[in-house]
Amino acid sequence: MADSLTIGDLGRQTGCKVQTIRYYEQIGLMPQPFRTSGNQRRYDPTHAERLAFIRHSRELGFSLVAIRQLLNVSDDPERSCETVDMIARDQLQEVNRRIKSLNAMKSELERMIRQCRGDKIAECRIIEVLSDHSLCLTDYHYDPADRI
Amino acid sequence: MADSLTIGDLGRQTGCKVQTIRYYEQIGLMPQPFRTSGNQRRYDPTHAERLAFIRHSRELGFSLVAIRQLLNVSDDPERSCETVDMIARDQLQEVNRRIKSLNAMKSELERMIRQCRGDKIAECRIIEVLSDHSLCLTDYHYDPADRI
DNA sequence: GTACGACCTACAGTAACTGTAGGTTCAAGG
DNA sequence: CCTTGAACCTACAGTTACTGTAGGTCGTAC
Repeated sequence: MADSLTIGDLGRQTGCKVQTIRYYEQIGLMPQPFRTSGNQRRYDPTHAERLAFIRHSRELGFSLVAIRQLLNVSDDPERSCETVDMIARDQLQEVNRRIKSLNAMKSELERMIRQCRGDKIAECRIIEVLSDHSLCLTDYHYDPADRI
Repeated sequence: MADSLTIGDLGRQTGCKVQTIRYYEQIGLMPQPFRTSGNQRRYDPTHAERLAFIRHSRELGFSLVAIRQLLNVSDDPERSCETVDMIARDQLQEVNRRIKSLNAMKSELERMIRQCRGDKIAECRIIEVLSDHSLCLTDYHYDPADRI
């Protein structure tokens, strides 16, 4: 077939690992493609488009749940794009939150490293600061969801 | 016992969930504490210190693997703090990398949202941009480890 | 003595993949 | 036509750092 792609082709085209494509199919994010008589997947350009959408959204930090919504909504061209706008704004907020949190970490790490002058653990400021939050400038509100 | 803490006390003191403390014990990050005859954990101030160290390090984004190293090294006051310094510098680099990546996301999301003027999906710039990476200003190099 | 919150273990679930084992298919070269 | 080897297949375990649940026990205040 002229424009049918193997899963490997599709992966190369979209910069997505083969296992990941199969995973997306498994969770219903990618539709089941045509199969050869030998049970191998063959994709057409609409699949490539959809996967590109998914990957690009992932690059922008959208969760798979959000992407699923975006895909559902985008299937209906007549629908209002309010939902899409909201999902995007939520994502932007989340990104801003993370940037803020990372910037706090950055300052504290820099300060810690700058202060390390001793060569023995006993006088190491890094260990000292890590042991005692009160030596910190910033007051974090740690969210385990910020799994870094 | 005067200064012995229940696991709940310890959790309140350090802002750490009870399950998380048990988890840290399970993976050997926290030592096994004394147990009452009824098999309940009782902690002393050295435990509280160690847990504070772990939590503060987590707030700064260190992985549990890195924290384990930091704890090992910090047990020997005569040892050079070269290792500690290196772990901290690596962490700073990682934080900087993530900030950069998030800033790229931020600009792209803002641009996308700014351009959304239509009210129907058919003319929604957000969906359009998500569908087509070439409409992007930035060229991402997506790392799945940046699980956002 | 009883009530009730805090504790206990063990295990399953989370996100978004990634890796492995063990087997099959496809296309090119001889 | 046959072989070879890369690419494919399924199924399942593992990753990180927890979080949640079920089902039962302990400790203490009244």
